[in-house]
Amino acid sequence: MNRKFVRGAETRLRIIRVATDLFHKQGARATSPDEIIEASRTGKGQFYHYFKSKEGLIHEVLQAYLEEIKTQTSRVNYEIASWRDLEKWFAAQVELQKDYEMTRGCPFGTLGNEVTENDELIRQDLSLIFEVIRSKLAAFFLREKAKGKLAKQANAERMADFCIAAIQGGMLMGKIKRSSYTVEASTQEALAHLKSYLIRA
Amino acid sequence: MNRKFVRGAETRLRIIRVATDLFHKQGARATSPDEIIEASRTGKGQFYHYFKSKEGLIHEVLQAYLEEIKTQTSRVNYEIASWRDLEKWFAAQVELQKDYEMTRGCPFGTLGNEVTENDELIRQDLSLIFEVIRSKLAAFFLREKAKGKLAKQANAERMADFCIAAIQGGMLMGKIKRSSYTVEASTQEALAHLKSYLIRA
DNA sequence: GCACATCTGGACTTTCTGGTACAATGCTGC
DNA sequence: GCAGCATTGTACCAGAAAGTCCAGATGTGC
Repeated sequence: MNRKFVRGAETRLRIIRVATDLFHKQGARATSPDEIIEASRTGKGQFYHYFKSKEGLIHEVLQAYLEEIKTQTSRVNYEIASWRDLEKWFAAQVELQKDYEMTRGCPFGTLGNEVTENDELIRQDLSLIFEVIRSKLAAFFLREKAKGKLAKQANAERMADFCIAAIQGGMLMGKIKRSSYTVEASTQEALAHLKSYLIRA
Repeated sequence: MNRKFVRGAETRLRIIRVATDLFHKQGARATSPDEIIEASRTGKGQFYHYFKSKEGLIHEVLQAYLEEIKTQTSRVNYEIASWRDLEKWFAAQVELQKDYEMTRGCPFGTLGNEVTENDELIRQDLSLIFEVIRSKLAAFFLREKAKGKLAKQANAERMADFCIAAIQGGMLMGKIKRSSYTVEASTQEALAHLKSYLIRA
């Protein structure tokens, strides 16, 4: 029953993986189906057999990212249980960027910035991804607060939003400047701010 | 001598203005010369008479932005002389975004995220713009520090980078979520952090 | 008032883009 | 071993994107 679809599923996955990489590298708008087809060594037939359109493929790429986050198979660990984890969360994203010699930004940010008023579906996919990440960060801050470790004026939701904005802005600047200096400085300042809510024991 | 070129200069400016708006709205990649030509009510002849290519136009649009920043004719005031100015600097950018119902991000960020390894010229233009903004912010923090108002560990350069990353990340999230909540929360947290360097009198 | 440069409009060309149509080739269960 | 779906390859197509070319209008200096 399942074996029946194995070969097709592999092709499908190969297309998704190639598309994921190209979208990250140059954005979705600058990537044509033909480019994905060639790089994945498939044909037009497969492409439109497995995906109803280019937009459909983008949607599925984002679904795959979401799945990775939820199942904790992403290279970045989004399960924050300690301040050390939070530091690693920031650092892991910068490391990823460094692996590409600072020529790429955040995959979500890259796609997010291309969104226009005609890409409502994609915008919502991205919105959901960020919502999931945000809630994981907020949960950590909430737990810390419940443990009495954070000052009264610390607002977990806002702290989570602040984390995301800092890393997104930092990575964008890193890509534009082709340098990790800004993003490293920004994330360190951001961390310092977050830790300032810690109650000194 | 100058009058001779008046009419042409007006056409040229009209093209730049229309392009600036379209690039802000949907990015440069999604904007075709034809669209700009139609919206500016000109013709192909003019377009390629005044700009050597689409890339050339993007370059000139960025030059115009840079000029605005340098001559202080931009809607956002980049001359920071007080903490109040800094607050306004953050707020003005959010206001701009709200004017477009949160459907657009920062014009520089939008273009910056589209940049690939083949857009080296544009990347450098953006890099320069951010460098100018950064130096204006850093100058303010440096002056504050010279006045003895900032703690010893305050680093003006890093604080400037942090400002830019926070607003860029916030605006990107604002565009993706179509909500000003995140960007407002982020900028307020960022401001709180910056002010934490102030020495309590 | 004419030589000469600037300025303008649009037809045309080439290549890319996103997609369809369709035929051929596998599997798989029975 | 064959019916019937899954899978694959390729040819084709309409429209968009980016740019070239050129004919002509317009203005100006002298």
